[in-house]
Amino acid sequence: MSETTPASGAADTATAPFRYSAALAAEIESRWQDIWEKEGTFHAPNPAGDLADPAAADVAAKPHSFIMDMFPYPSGAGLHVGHPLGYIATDVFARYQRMNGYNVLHTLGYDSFGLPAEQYAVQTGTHPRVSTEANIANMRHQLRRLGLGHDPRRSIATIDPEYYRWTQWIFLQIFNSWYDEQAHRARPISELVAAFADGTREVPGGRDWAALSGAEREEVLGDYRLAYAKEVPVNWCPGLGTVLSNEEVTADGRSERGNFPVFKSNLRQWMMRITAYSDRLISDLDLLDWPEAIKLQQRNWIGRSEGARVDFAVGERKITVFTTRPDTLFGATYMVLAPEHDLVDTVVPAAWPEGTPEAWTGGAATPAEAVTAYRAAAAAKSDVERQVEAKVKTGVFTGAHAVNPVSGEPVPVFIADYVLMGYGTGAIMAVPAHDHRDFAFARAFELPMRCVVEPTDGRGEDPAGWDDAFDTYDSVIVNSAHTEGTEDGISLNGLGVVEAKAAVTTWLTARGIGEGTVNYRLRDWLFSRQRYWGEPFPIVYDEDGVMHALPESMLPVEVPQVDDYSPHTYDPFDSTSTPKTPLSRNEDWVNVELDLGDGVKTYCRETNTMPNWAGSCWYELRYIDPSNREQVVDPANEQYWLGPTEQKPGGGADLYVGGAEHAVLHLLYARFWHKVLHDLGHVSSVEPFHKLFNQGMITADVYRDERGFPVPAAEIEERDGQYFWQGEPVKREAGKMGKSLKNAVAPDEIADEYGADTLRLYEMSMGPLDVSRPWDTRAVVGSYRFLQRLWRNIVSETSGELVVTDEEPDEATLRALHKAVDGVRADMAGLRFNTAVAKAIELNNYLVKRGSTPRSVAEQVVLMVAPLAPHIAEELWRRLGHGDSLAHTDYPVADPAYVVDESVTCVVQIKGKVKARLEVAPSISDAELEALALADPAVVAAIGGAEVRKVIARAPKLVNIVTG
RNA sequence: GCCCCGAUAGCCCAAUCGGCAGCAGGCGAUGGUCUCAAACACCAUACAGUGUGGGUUCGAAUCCCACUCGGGGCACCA
Repeated sequence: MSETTPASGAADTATAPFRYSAALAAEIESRWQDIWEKEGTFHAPNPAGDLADPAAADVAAKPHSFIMDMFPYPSGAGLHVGHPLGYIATDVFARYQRMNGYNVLHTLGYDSFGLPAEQYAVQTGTHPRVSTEANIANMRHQLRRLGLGHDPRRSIATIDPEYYRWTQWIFLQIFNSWYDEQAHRARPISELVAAFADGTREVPGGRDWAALSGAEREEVLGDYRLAYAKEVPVNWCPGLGTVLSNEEVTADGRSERGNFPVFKSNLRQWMMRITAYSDRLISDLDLLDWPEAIKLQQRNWIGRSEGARVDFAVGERKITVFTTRPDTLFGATYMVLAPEHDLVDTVVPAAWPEGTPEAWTGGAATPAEAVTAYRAAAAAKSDVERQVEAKVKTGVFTGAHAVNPVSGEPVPVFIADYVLMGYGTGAIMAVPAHDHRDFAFARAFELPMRCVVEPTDGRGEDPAGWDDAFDTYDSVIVNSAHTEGTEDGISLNGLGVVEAKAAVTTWLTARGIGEGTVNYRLRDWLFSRQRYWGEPFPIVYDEDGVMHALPESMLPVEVPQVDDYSPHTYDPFDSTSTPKTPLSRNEDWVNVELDLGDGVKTYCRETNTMPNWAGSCWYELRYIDPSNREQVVDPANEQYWLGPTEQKPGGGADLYVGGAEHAVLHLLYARFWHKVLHDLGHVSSVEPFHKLFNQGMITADVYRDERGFPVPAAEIEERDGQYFWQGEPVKREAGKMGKSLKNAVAPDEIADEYGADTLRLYEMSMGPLDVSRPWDTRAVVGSYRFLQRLWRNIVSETSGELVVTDEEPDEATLRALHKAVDGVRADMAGLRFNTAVAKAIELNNYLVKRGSTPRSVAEQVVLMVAPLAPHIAEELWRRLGHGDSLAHTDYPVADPAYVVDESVTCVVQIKGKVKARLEVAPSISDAELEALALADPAVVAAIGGAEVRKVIARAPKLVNIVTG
């Protein structure tokens, strides 16, 4: 073997020809990967369908474990060592579960529609399918080297027509349903149509269903469907040439991908009525074993707030506001409408009321002019400008006054852009004394304030002298009474905030001018994109423009060939541009002759495509039944793998590992789809993912030259704590690993130098799985040395013969073994692989020191490390004389008798300082221990005749004596 | 501005319920064995008192309060 690597050592072949070298590791690893593949070692049988295994015993009776990684996007750049961290972790856990008798479903598919392939296609002319499939092949190859125990039969890709036919099918399910608020679930739209037709449900507007045209009916149903097309204000991103969902836009009004400006634009787009599920998406979080931080992010994103709707009369009309603080209604001294609010035009009078302050008019001669000018100015502002100017409140008086419903006092009505049209009713009652934003506005426009919540910080009840609003919940209401004692009178004075809210809400409800209500921050999900490389919608339009869903039999609607894949992008700042879809360029595809029941007619296809979240919204279901042509998933298989159990009341995959960056987007969308499918009876589970685990990132040092540009990290020289690149000093900092920072390390490099088992072990031992940690290539050798020592304890480096002995292990060795097994089991179950590795190393080091390894111990050690370093374990297992793969062999079980020590060291403290140590039995009682400690000569000497005030005994480890 | 998470040797990290801070583990450093020499491998040694300041307790890395630094989320959501 002439090929050597630095780690294997040039002379190894001479001095230690059978050492565990990189070359030997490579040979073992590729051999076992072939065996696993050939024997289908990781095939998980289903209870039913074509992945059922007739030879397997009753599968449904076997405990199952469905382990998932977040769907990867196969990048053209290839993997770096940060990518497989989670895949290795799930593989270790999956192998551990398999050795505990579970039927383990673990596979990996590819989320492969999306922007990068399209951009690459535009640059190179390569069809996205070609480049995407090449990337998938490359990633599969890279991952195969790591020895991941995936079931290859279940590895799907979202771009496969056989996959996306079901994505389109699910879209049709959602399109053909509505949300029944009474039943709290989705129902088929046909049931709504039937209710409209037979009169059990009134058609909105009181019309007769039978008399409506097809287009009119479709318009009515559009307000109910869970997927609907509508002209809505959307996030239009000219730089990307597409619209974006709210979740894809950053706080400063830019696209998450590409960082282009985003503009509000009214466009006809596809939406998903995710808001119908707001409450269930919040409450069902309680069923899940997820990190609290992620649950919190989802709750915040949905943003449920309880409050009240209150009507304010303006002449003959009324303005409805939403408030979370109806208790402060007496403090409402003015109102604000969003500039785009419909009622603005109708309330504006012809002239300014007498005595209108100059500052309120914006310098305009009439209210109508002022409103028009302010609206124009507000509309011209980008979100970024709005953000920056958020501190300075702007607005203009409409000339109208409304009546405060509790006090009867007139309050001026303003428009201002600090009130958002998209939240609540687009109108607020302003309570400047108790809201920071209203306070700032009131100060700018010299509006009156009234204190109605008693300040608890000694500032007094006159807001004139305040620096800011007082907004606590923890106080009582004051100055809030009107015509008390009369029939219509009300007083909130002296009530706590919570009681006052209830009291005023009851009062408003009784008079029909308000009611308790709940508002959400969450908006409906914008579901269409103007892209080429995505799932086409299974929707066509007839010559009257009426929408028709394609029947199931016409699926999949395949992505057509076009001359040019590029989206029509614009100057990123051109807010007046409008989207053009790539699919519309192929007229042969757009115009089709179909028979949808009324004979063959000409239709034209929907040319938007679905966002790339679509494919990842339901892939867990397809992993279960990847080749089912009849159903999205066989209920028997879904029930088995995902169905609710006592441990997971909502059902879902047993473990889902991935990055925290998907906290709201993917996880919220996937939960929503799953719930719709549940409501329609297609799945038994309520939630897709029961246990979620966020793995940390692998970071790496970034080196920057004088100009601040990253230089290749691999070429850095270190001298005396300084870093140099090509002789020039450079600065070091921590950063994300990746191509752009020139610090990526490929898993292949590490596997070449040490073997995949070493890489797996190192990644698992770097630290807890959920925290980010820096990559250190130099440290990898530690894991390699461990595997060498493990090998050497079992196989002779000089002869290649087994060196295990046939002796019976002594008690100390058994204790070391069983303690390690006990600890490693607990760590594996808790996904604490770093400490599991440490315990395995500790045991192995013990065996090195011992000088020889009894065969029975060697076997247990091999099984113990098998999930972490499966190739070397399989090889040693075979050399130890076993014919079969150890993948399904029972994991070692600790004997409790050997887990506890025969004696433990008890420390005796005097006032917290250690003064003596005692060897005692683990079962010793507190009293015995106390007596023993007080009798110890060293302790007696240390007390030195001082008074013993107190003795704390914590058997068997500690006694603390407090002297006076 | 608000919310969440974190801080232990030169570095990555351990430390069940508050109970001896490290023979959990690893990297690196130093010395040694092996070698003609080196690399590999092996053996041995040293290095912190837990970000800062207070508090609770017989006892605090662990609980509480304030602050500093780092990471993440939200941000005119009424």
